[in-house]
Amino acid sequence: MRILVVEDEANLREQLAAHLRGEGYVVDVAVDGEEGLYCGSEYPVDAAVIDLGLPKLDGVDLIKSLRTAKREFPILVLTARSHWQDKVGGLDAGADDYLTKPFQMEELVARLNALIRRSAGHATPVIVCAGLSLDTSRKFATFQGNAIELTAFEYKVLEYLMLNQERIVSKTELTEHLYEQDFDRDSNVLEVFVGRLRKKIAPLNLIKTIRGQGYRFSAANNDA
Amino acid sequence: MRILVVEDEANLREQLAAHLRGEGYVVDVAVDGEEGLYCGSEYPVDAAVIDLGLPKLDGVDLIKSLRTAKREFPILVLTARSHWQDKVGGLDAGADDYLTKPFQMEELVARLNALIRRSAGHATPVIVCAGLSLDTSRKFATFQGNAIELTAFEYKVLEYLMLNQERIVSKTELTEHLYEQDFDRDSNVLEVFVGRLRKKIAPLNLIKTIRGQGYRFSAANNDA
DNA sequence: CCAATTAAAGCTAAAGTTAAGGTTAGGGCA
DNA sequence: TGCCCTAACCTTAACTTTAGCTTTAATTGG
Repeated sequence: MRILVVEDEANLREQLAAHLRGEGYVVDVAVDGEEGLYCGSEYPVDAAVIDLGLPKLDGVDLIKSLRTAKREFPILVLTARSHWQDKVGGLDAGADDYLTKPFQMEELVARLNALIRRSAGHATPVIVCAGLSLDTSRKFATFQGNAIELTAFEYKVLEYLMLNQERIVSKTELTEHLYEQDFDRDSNVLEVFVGRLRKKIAPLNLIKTIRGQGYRFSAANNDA
Repeated sequence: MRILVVEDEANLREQLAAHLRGEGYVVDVAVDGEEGLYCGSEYPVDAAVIDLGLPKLDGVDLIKSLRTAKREFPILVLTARSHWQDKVGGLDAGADDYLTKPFQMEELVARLNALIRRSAGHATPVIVCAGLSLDTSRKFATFQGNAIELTAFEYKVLEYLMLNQERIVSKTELTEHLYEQDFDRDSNVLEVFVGRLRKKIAPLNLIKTIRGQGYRFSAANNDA
């Protein structure tokens, strides 16, 4: 998952980025509103963390601009406790949740997770499909009660596919959301991971290949 | 479908071409306005993506020239965000839609698709004819609710025929729009694909042969 | 005028070719 | 040491070509 962090204060910005990367996210950072608008427009981010007090382009305006530009990813707003009234402005502008500074990184991560999950149309943190269940808050999977050992990356691929189940997800889309942008276009890592995943969740045939288009996670056996 | 890309900046140009080819389009590229005018005049393109800031012949002038020369294909204009006012000039000159840089490739593709579809006279992305429906945004077909398995090329042929239904489409026209120009003139691939399509959408007799002229997609059984 | 003839156009099954995707083993890095 | 990535190789599906067959329509001799 790809997160955009827009924060002018260097210290907090780096802390956020480092922590999110530690959680397995791909992170884009922007130091002001204009850069934030650029990144949010250009990159296929899954969610954004935006501080409201920003140079060049204010947080509220940034959010408005993103929404006007039809960017629908969830936005988590950061506000200083002393300006807690700002949160209303942020939510009005199109943000989805807010956090007042200071906050615990764990809480931020939990909320971000929930936002991403819900924006993909899943109300609960556990996604179940044909006996396979994925606990997105604890990052592990079980099949009929038995834990399935997944490496960090295997998990990320499975999570992305399950969050977007029934939809065809191209390899490009997967790489854009799971890798930094300097990804080698003709690498076959994804195929390798999909292969391992399939082996681990066999005999289930949940990850279908749509040749020339991508993969589709689905319990159904018919084609589409 | 054949797209003309007129963009002077090499990086973006190649990115556009690569992405569009990945989407299954045939792509002609031009590096400046003059080349753009040449390609737009000579080749049977279905749509064009034109950057407004172009060397030799400005984007707005290029569009005007194309329209004067009675080239009616839809044109999608690219403008820098800082010069967003230009979009008005582009639209006045005869463009059909615009996108400010930076933009997401997905959005460009979606808009191009919509432009091509609408210029063929279809308001919605789903084209229905006698129980056969083609979802042009998801690139798949159903007959009475049942998905029909189509390969990439079968889909392209069917799409072209359905977008131009009731009109006789010659084999030459099909090849010009679906293949790069170095296509072997006395190949019968198209006949093979039409044959496969007919088999897959049987018992419907929607693709009529007009001997010596081409094919006509139509629900009607009478001749014309 | 009608049937037989024939050439052009189109169709199709099957074989050949190409490219996308899958598999496996091994190397490098934390 | 475990995880990720690369690279080489393998498999399979998609696309193309071939070659022979069928249909159509025009021509011609009865």
